[in-house]
Amino acid sequence: MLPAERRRLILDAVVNGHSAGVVELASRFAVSEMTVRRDLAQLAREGKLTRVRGGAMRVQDEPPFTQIAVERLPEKERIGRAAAALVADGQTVMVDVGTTTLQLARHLHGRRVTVITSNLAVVDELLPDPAIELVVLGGIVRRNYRSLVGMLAEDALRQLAADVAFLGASGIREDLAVMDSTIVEVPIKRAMMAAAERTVLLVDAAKFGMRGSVRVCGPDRLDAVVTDAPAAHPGVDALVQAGVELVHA
Amino acid sequence: MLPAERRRLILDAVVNGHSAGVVELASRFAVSEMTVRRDLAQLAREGKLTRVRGGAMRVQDEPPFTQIAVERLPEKERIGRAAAALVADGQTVMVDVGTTTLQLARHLHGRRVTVITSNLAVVDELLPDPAIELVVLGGIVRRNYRSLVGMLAEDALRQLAADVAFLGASGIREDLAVMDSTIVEVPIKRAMMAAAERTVLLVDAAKFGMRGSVRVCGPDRLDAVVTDAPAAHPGVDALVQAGVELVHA
DNA sequence: CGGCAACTCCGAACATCTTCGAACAAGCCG
DNA sequence: CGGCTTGTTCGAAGATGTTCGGAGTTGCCG
Repeated sequence: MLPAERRRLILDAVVNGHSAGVVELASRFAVSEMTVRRDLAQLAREGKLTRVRGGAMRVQDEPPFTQIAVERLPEKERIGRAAAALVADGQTVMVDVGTTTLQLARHLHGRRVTVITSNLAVVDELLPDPAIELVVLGGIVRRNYRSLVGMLAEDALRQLAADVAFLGASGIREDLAVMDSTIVEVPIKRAMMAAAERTVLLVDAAKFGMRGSVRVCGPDRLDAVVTDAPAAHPGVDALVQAGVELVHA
Repeated sequence: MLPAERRRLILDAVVNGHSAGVVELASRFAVSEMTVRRDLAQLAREGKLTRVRGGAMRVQDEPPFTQIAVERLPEKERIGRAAAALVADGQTVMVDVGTTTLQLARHLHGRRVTVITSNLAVVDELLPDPAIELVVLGGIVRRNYRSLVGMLAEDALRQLAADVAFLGASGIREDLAVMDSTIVEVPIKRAMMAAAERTVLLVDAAKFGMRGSVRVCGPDRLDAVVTDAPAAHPGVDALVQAGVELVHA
């Protein structure tokens, strides 16, 4: 059996059966557990299933509404702080959807800046802060991500300009393309890049090697990257080679 | 069974109220009580349930943002309820800024409707509700009123349509003109009226005789008024004479 | 009502088993 | 041969069960 065919059957088994164990799959397809793990890792990278210990589960569309549990919060907090340091008083910044960018917003408290965002968590965070001019893009509410998407948001961005756009991402592909997992968010990200003088990407070290299903842009569209990954990291080094300014958090 | 799958089932059981005891769950999934405790602890850390002695409970979202000082809240609550009764399932409604209109939003919970609003308190209220399609107008945030105003909101309204617009007001002048106190909100109200099939005004009895500084529109632009003022009230009677439908809360 | 004992429940700590992924070696095929 | 896939090994990390001291709850008695 061809590897690609086996991977497709594994994906079917996981999706239809609700879950499947590594041992069970290895036995079913008569391959080693290591091979199943590699298949599952690849399918997980492609966002087609969710890897869990012992096997895999179908990708779940229910990120808990209360985003209380943020993964890798310490790293994201440091990245947010470093990104906030790039903003000068009086500037206008665009803040993308995501938990990393939310950390950026938390570090803008008390700063005299204008924030443009479709991130409802950022709105809640900065609403009490009288120093900050807050502009909300319109759009349809996506509950799972607390974001606004759609035509209204894109139209609004066409009428706005900013000094810098801070974007998040699902992952950085090996060819340094910025990837996202949700297709409706991509036009917003692209519109933000077009409306801002500079584009700064916020990614924690785990994002290198991860990937989403949609390509947002190539590294040439980025002006800077804020990350906690060491400069020696091959992905980071490649970005620097591509001319992207590196800010270490 | 995979650990992740078990945790998922435990969460379902707790949320649906089938069972919540540690001993019972341990027996159901054939694991030790310690393992159930660890699962519950993890789910509690993630904010998905509330740990209690002997088991777990579904997380109850407290009403955090009860507007600390809403004047005439009982009247507004009744007006909101009566206004919500005017909405049919599947309809699209626009909800204006204000505390009375917020009460309307509270009575839309669980209804299968589309809500278009620039009222951030309404967004917070309806965000957790999966039945409701929520559309946010863009704009600049006005902190004092938790609202969005400006060009972006007006542009967005020009691209939208609704079955009914629910408006608030600062007062009803003696000549029955609808008055507002903040000039930046008036273009939004007018745009909502233009974009909706019907316009319904929500005013408590105290609004008759009060006035704002800006005239929004005359009574001819109103299709209905929801109020707690008695029909014998001279202002209400005059509205009826002017051809406005009266809904008594 | 206050105090006390019995019971239950909790979570830390430890030992054991399972699972994971990196690294290397072997096999396959153009 | 060189690239790709697969299998094996192995140390690290995760998951589970058991034990045990301590905290919370209940109920009884004075």
